[in-house]
Amino acid sequence: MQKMTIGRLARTAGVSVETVRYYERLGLLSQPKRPASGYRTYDKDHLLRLRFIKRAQGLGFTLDEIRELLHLRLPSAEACQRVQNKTEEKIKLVREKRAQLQLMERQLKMLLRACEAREPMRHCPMLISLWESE
Amino acid sequence: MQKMTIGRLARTAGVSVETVRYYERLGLLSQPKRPASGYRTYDKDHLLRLRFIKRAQGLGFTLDEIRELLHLRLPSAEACQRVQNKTEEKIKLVREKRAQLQLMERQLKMLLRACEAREPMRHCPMLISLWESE
DNA sequence: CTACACCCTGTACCGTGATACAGAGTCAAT
DNA sequence: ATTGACTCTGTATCACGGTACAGGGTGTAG
Repeated sequence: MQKMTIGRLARTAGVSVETVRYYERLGLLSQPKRPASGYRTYDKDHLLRLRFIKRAQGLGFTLDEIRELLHLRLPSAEACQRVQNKTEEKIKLVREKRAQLQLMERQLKMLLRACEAREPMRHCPMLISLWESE
Repeated sequence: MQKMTIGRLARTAGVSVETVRYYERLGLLSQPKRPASGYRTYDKDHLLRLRFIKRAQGLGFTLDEIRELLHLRLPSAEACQRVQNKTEEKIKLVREKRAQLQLMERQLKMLLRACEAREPMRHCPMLISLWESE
Protein backbone atom coordinates (compact mmCIF):
# COMPACT_ATOMS: atom_id res chain seq x y z
CA MET A 1 0.00 0.00 0.00
CA GLN A 2 3.04 2.19 -0.45
CA LYS A 3 2.02 3.63 -3.80
CA MET A 4 -1.53 4.20 -4.94
CA THR A 5 -3.36 5.43 -7.99
CA ILE A 6 -6.00 8.07 -7.51
CA GLY A 7 -8.78 5.48 -7.69
CA ARG A 8 -7.24 3.38 -4.98
CA LEU A 9 -6.70 6.38 -2.76
CA ALA A 10 -10.25 7.56 -3.28
CA ARG A 11 -11.78 4.16 -2.54
CA THR A 12 -9.62 3.71 0.53
CA ALA A 13 -10.63 7.08 1.89
CA GLY A 14 -14.26 6.67 0.89
CA VAL A 15 -14.43 9.61 -1.49
CA SER A 16 -14.69 9.91 -5.25
CA VAL A 17 -11.82 10.35 -7.67
CA GLU A 18 -13.30 13.68 -8.70
CA THR A 19 -13.26 14.82 -5.10
CA VAL A 20 -9.57 14.02 -4.75
CA ARG A 21 -8.75 16.09 -7.81
CA TYR A 22 -11.07 18.79 -6.53
CA TYR A 23 -9.20 18.94 -3.21
CA GLU A 24 -5.93 19.12 -5.08
CA ARG A 25 -7.23 22.10 -7.08
CA LEU A 26 -8.20 23.80 -3.84
CA GLY A 27 -4.76 23.23 -2.38
CA LEU A 28 -5.94 20.82 0.29
CA LEU A 29 -3.94 17.94 -1.12
CA SER A 30 -0.42 18.56 -2.35
CA GLN A 31 0.59 17.76 -5.92
CA PRO A 32 1.44 14.05 -6.05
CA LYS A 33 4.36 12.61 -7.96
CA ARG A 34 3.75 11.94 -11.65
CA PRO A 35 5.72 9.23 -13.43
CA ALA A 36 6.01 9.14 -17.23
CA SER A 37 2.37 8.12 -17.61
CA GLY A 38 1.15 11.30 -16.00
CA TYR A 39 -0.85 9.29 -13.45
CA ARG A 40 -0.95 10.76 -9.96
CA THR A 41 0.91 8.58 -7.47
CA TYR A 42 -0.09 8.75 -3.83
CA ASP A 43 1.37 7.36 -0.64
CA LYS A 44 0.31 6.89 2.98
CA ASP A 45 0.80 10.57 3.78
CA HIS A 46 -1.74 11.59 1.20
CA LEU A 47 -4.20 9.12 2.62
CA LEU A 48 -3.69 10.48 6.13
CA ARG A 49 -4.17 13.98 4.86
CA LEU A 50 -7.32 13.05 3.02
CA ARG A 51 -8.68 11.40 6.15
CA PHE A 52 -7.81 14.48 8.14
CA ILE A 53 -9.89 16.54 5.75
CA LYS A 54 -12.92 14.28 6.05
CA ARG A 55 -12.61 14.12 9.82
CA ALA A 56 -12.37 17.88 10.16
CA GLN A 57 -15.31 18.24 7.80
CA GLY A 58 -17.29 15.88 9.98
CA LEU A 59 -16.59 18.23 12.86
CA GLY A 60 -18.20 21.06 10.96
CA PHE A 61 -15.19 22.80 9.48
CA THR A 62 -15.45 24.27 5.99
CA LEU A 63 -12.85 23.42 3.37
CA ASP A 64 -11.43 26.91 3.76
CA GLU A 65 -10.99 26.42 7.49
CA ILE A 66 -9.50 23.01 6.86
CA ARG A 67 -6.95 24.47 4.50
CA GLU A 68 -5.94 26.80 7.29
CA LEU A 69 -5.70 23.90 9.74
CA LEU A 70 -3.55 21.98 7.30
CA HIS A 71 -1.16 24.86 7.03
CA LEU A 72 -0.65 24.63 10.78
CA ARG A 73 1.19 21.37 10.34
CA LEU A 74 4.27 22.39 12.18
CA PRO A 75 3.26 21.93 15.79
CA SER A 76 4.01 25.16 17.57
CA ALA A 77 2.46 26.88 20.54
CA GLU A 78 0.99 29.43 18.18
CA ALA A 79 -0.52 26.86 15.84
CA CYS A 80 -2.02 25.04 18.78
CA GLN A 81 -3.56 28.23 20.07
CA ARG A 82 -5.14 28.99 16.75
CA VAL A 83 -6.61 25.55 16.49
CA GLN A 84 -7.98 25.91 20.01
CA ASN A 85 -9.65 29.20 19.19
CA LYS A 86 -11.28 27.80 16.09
CA THR A 87 -12.50 24.86 18.08
CA GLU A 88 -13.98 27.03 20.80
CA GLU A 89 -15.86 29.01 18.18
CA LYS A 90 -17.28 25.82 16.74
CA ILE A 91 -18.33 24.52 20.14
CA LYS A 92 -20.20 27.70 20.91
CA LEU A 93 -22.00 27.55 17.61
CA VAL A 94 -22.94 23.93 18.05
CA ARG A 95 -24.29 24.57 21.54
CA GLU A 96 -26.50 27.38 20.33
CA LYS A 97 -27.90 25.27 17.54
CA ARG A 98 -28.65 22.46 19.95
CA ALA A 99 -30.53 24.76 22.31
CA GLN A 100 -32.62 26.11 19.47
CA LEU A 101 -33.39 22.62 18.24
CA GLN A 102 -34.58 21.65 21.68
CA LEU A 103 -36.99 24.55 21.64
CA MET A 104 -38.13 23.55 18.19
CA GLU A 105 -38.74 19.99 19.33
CA ARG A 106 -40.91 21.21 22.18
CA GLN A 107 -42.94 23.32 19.80
CA LEU A 108 -43.44 20.46 17.39
CA LYS A 109 -44.53 18.23 20.25
CA MET A 110 -47.12 20.79 21.24
CA LEU A 111 -48.48 20.71 17.74
CA LEU A 112 -48.57 16.94 17.87
CA ARG A 113 -50.42 16.85 21.16
CA ALA A 114 -52.97 19.32 19.90
CA CYS A 115 -53.44 17.17 16.84
CA GLU A 116 -53.88 14.02 18.87
CA ALA A 117 -56.50 15.76 20.99
CA ARG A 118 -58.29 16.88 17.84
CA GLU A 119 -58.79 20.32 19.19
CA PRO A 120 -57.93 23.67 17.86
CA MET A 121 -54.60 24.60 19.38
CA ARG A 122 -55.93 26.83 22.05
CA HIS A 123 -52.95 26.10 24.25
CA CYS A 124 -50.39 27.12 21.68
CA PRO A 125 -51.20 30.48 20.20
CA MET A 126 -47.75 30.77 18.75
CA LEU A 127 -48.12 27.73 16.60
CA ILE A 128 -51.54 28.87 15.56
CA SER A 129 -50.14 32.08 14.20
CA LEU A 130 -47.24 30.29 12.60
CA TRP A 131 -49.29 27.72 10.78
CA GLU A 132 -52.53 29.49 10.25
CA SER A 133 -51.81 32.33 7.88
CA GLU A 134 -52.34 32.01 4.17
CA MET B 1 -48.07 47.93 11.39
CA GLN B 2 -51.19 46.36 9.94
CA LYS B 3 -50.15 46.70 6.29
CA MET B 4 -46.62 46.69 5.01
CA THR B 5 -44.76 47.04 1.75
CA ILE B 6 -42.16 44.45 0.89
CA GLY B 7 -39.34 46.72 1.98
CA ARG B 8 -40.85 47.33 5.38
CA LEU B 9 -41.50 43.63 5.87
CA ALA B 10 -37.97 42.79 4.84
CA ARG B 11 -36.36 45.36 7.11
CA THR B 12 -38.54 44.34 10.04
CA ALA B 13 -37.62 40.69 9.62
CA GLY B 14 -33.98 41.44 8.93
CA VAL B 15 -33.84 40.00 5.43
CA SER B 16 -33.52 41.55 1.99
CA VAL B 17 -36.38 42.39 -0.35
CA GLU B 18 -34.95 39.94 -2.84
CA THR B 19 -35.08 37.22 -0.25
CA VAL B 20 -38.75 37.85 0.43
CA ARG B 21 -39.56 37.52 -3.27
CA TYR B 22 -37.32 34.46 -3.47
CA TYR B 23 -39.25 32.79 -0.66
CA GLU B 24 -42.50 33.64 -2.39
CA ARG B 25 -41.22 31.97 -5.58
CA LEU B 26 -40.34 28.89 -3.54
CA GLY B 27 -43.81 28.79 -2.01
CA LEU B 28 -42.60 29.57 1.50
CA LEU B 29 -44.53 32.82 1.66
CA SER B 30 -48.02 32.94 0.24
CA GLN B 31 -48.94 35.38 -2.46
CA PRO B 32 -49.74 38.69 -0.79
CA LYS B 33 -52.62 40.93 -1.77
CA ARG B 34 -51.92 43.28 -4.67
CA PRO B 35 -53.80 46.55 -4.91
CA ALA B 36 -54.03 48.45 -8.20
CA SER B 37 -50.38 49.46 -7.98
CA GLY B 38 -49.26 45.86 -8.12
CA TYR B 39 -47.28 46.35 -4.92
CA ARG B 40 -47.25 43.39 -2.55
CA THR B 41 -49.09 44.13 0.67
CA TYR B 42 -48.13 42.21 3.79
CA ASP B 43 -49.56 41.93 7.28
CA LYS B 44 -48.55 40.55 10.67
CA ASP B 45 -49.09 36.95 9.62
CA HIS B 46 -46.56 37.27 6.85
CA LEU B 47 -44.08 38.70 9.28
CA LEU B 48 -44.59 35.83 11.71
CA ARG B 49 -44.21 33.37 8.92
CA LEU B 50 -41.03 35.00 7.70
CA ARG B 51 -39.61 34.94 11.20
CA PHE B 52 -40.54 31.31 11.53
CA ILE B 53 -38.60 30.57 8.36
CA LYS B 54 -35.49 32.32 9.60
CA ARG B 55 -35.71 30.59 12.96
CA ALA B 56 -36.17 27.18 11.44
CA GLN B 57 -33.29 27.90 9.10
CA GLY B 58 -31.12 28.77 12.06
CA LEU B 59 -31.97 25.35 13.42
CA GLY B 60 -30.50 23.71 10.35
CA PHE B 61 -33.62 23.06 8.35
CA THR B 62 -33.39 23.45 4.60
CA LEU B 63 -35.93 25.60 2.79
CA ASP B 64 -37.49 22.42 1.46
CA GLU B 65 -38.02 21.08 4.96
CA ILE B 66 -39.32 24.42 6.09
CA ARG B 67 -41.88 24.42 3.31
CA GLU B 68 -43.08 21.07 4.60
CA LEU B 69 -43.23 22.39 8.15
CA LEU B 70 -45.26 25.34 6.98
CA HIS B 71 -47.68 23.10 5.16
CA LEU B 72 -48.61 21.40 8.39
CA ARG B 73 -52.10 22.70 8.94
CA LEU B 74 -54.31 22.97 11.91
CA PRO B 75 -56.13 19.69 12.44
CA SER B 76 -59.11 19.83 10.16
CA ALA B 77 -61.18 16.71 10.75
CA GLU B 78 -59.83 14.40 8.01
CA ALA B 79 -56.30 15.75 7.62
CA CYS B 80 -55.53 15.10 11.26
CA GLN B 81 -53.76 11.80 10.77
CA ARG B 82 -51.64 13.12 7.98
CA VAL B 83 -50.67 16.16 10.00
CA GLN B 84 -49.75 13.90 12.89
CA ASN B 85 -47.49 11.80 10.74
CA LYS B 86 -45.72 14.79 9.27
CA THR B 87 -45.19 16.23 12.69
CA GLU B 88 -43.81 12.97 14.00
CA GLU B 89 -41.40 12.84 11.06
CA LYS B 90 -40.21 16.32 11.87
CA ILE B 91 -39.73 15.53 15.51
CA LYS B 92 -37.64 12.55 14.54
CA LEU B 93 -35.61 14.75 12.23
CA VAL B 94 -35.05 17.34 14.93
CA ARG B 95 -33.98 14.65 17.35
CA GLU B 96 -31.51 13.24 14.85
CA LYS B 97 -30.06 16.65 14.20
CA ARG B 98 -29.72 17.21 17.92
CA ALA B 99 -27.96 13.89 18.37
CA GLN B 100 -25.54 14.70 15.56
CA LEU B 101 -24.73 18.04 17.07
CA GLN B 102 -24.25 16.48 20.48
CA LEU B 103 -21.76 14.03 19.06
CA MET B 104 -19.96 16.83 17.31
CA GLU B 105 -19.80 18.86 20.47
CA ARG B 106 -18.41 15.96 22.47
CA GLN B 107 -15.67 15.36 19.90
CA LEU B 108 -14.74 19.00 19.75
CA LYS B 109 -14.59 19.20 23.53
CA MET B 110 -12.39 16.14 23.79
CA LEU B 111 -9.91 17.65 21.39
CA LEU B 112 -10.00 20.94 23.19
CA ARG B 113 -9.44 19.40 26.61
CA ALA B 114 -6.50 17.40 25.34
CA CYS B 115 -5.12 20.55 23.85
CA GLU B 116 -5.49 22.57 27.03
CA ALA B 117 -3.92 19.84 29.13
CA ARG B 118 -0.76 19.71 27.03
CA GLU B 119 2.57 20.19 28.65
CA PRO B 120 4.31 23.41 27.75
CA MET B 121 6.28 23.19 24.51
CA ARG B 122 4.85 19.82 23.65
CA HIS B 123 3.17 19.08 20.35
CA CYS B 124 -0.43 20.19 20.04
CA PRO B 125 -2.56 17.15 20.88
CA MET B 126 -5.38 18.39 18.75
CA LEU B 127 -3.35 18.59 15.58
CA ILE B 128 -1.83 15.22 16.37
CA SER B 129 -5.17 13.57 16.92
CA LEU B 130 -6.53 15.04 13.74
CA TRP B 131 -3.56 13.68 11.87
CA GLU B 132 -3.63 10.23 13.41
CA SER B 133 -5.35 7.43 11.62
CA GLU B 134 -8.41 5.86 13.17
C1' DC C 1 -44.68 68.99 -11.48
C1' DT C 2 -40.75 67.07 -10.19
C1' DA C 3 -37.70 64.41 -7.26
C1' DC C 4 -36.71 60.55 -5.14
C1' DA C 5 -37.52 56.45 -2.75
C1' DC C 6 -39.61 52.68 -3.42
C1' DC C 7 -41.76 48.74 -6.12
C1' DC C 8 -42.32 45.52 -10.34
C1' DT C 9 -40.60 41.39 -13.52
C1' DG C 10 -37.05 38.95 -15.48
C1' DT C 11 -32.71 37.16 -15.88
C1' DA C 12 -27.97 36.52 -14.64
C1' DC C 13 -24.72 35.65 -11.38
C1' DC C 14 -22.36 34.29 -6.79
C1' DG C 15 -19.89 30.83 -3.29
C1' DT C 16 -19.70 26.21 -1.54
C1' DG C 17 -18.84 21.52 -2.27
C1' DA C 18 -18.98 18.71 -5.16
C1' DT C 19 -20.42 15.66 -9.87
C1' DA C 20 -20.61 14.58 -14.64
C1' DC C 21 -19.19 14.30 -18.89
C1' DA C 22 -16.10 14.39 -23.41
C1' DG C 23 -12.33 12.99 -25.73
C1' DA C 24 -7.99 11.24 -25.23
C1' DG C 25 -4.12 8.41 -23.22
C1' DT C 26 -2.36 4.24 -20.24
C1' DC C 27 -2.00 -0.23 -18.19
C1' DA C 28 -2.68 -5.21 -17.32
C1' DA C 29 -4.68 -9.45 -18.59
C1' DT C 30 -5.84 -12.61 -22.07
C1' DA D 1 -3.02 -7.13 -30.10
C1' DT D 2 -7.14 -6.22 -28.26
C1' DT D 3 -10.25 -5.51 -24.50
C1' DG D 4 -11.67 -3.28 -20.43
C1' DA D 5 -10.60 -0.78 -16.49
C1' DC D 6 -8.41 2.92 -15.29
C1' DT D 7 -6.42 7.77 -15.78
C1' DC D 8 -5.72 12.46 -17.84
C1' DT D 9 -7.37 17.59 -18.73
C1' DG D 10 -10.88 20.62 -19.34
C1' DT D 11 -15.24 22.30 -19.04
C1' DA D 12 -20.05 22.08 -17.68
C1' DT D 13 -23.46 21.23 -14.45
C1' DC D 14 -25.68 20.56 -10.02
C1' DA D 15 -28.17 21.93 -5.40
C1' DC D 16 -28.50 25.37 -2.21
C1' DG D 17 -29.59 29.89 -0.70
C1' DG D 18 -29.46 33.64 -2.07
C1' DT D 19 -27.65 38.54 -4.55
C1' DA D 20 -27.41 41.90 -8.34
C1' DC D 21 -28.76 44.26 -11.93
C1' DA D 22 -31.67 46.19 -15.99
C1' DG D 23 -35.41 48.59 -17.46
C1' DG D 24 -39.42 49.94 -16.21
C1' DG D 25 -43.77 51.63 -13.02
C1' DT D 26 -45.66 53.92 -8.53
C1' DG D 27 -46.47 57.10 -4.72
C1' DT D 28 -45.63 60.84 -1.93
C1' DA D 29 -43.47 65.30 -0.26
C1' DG D 30 -42.42 69.81 -1.44
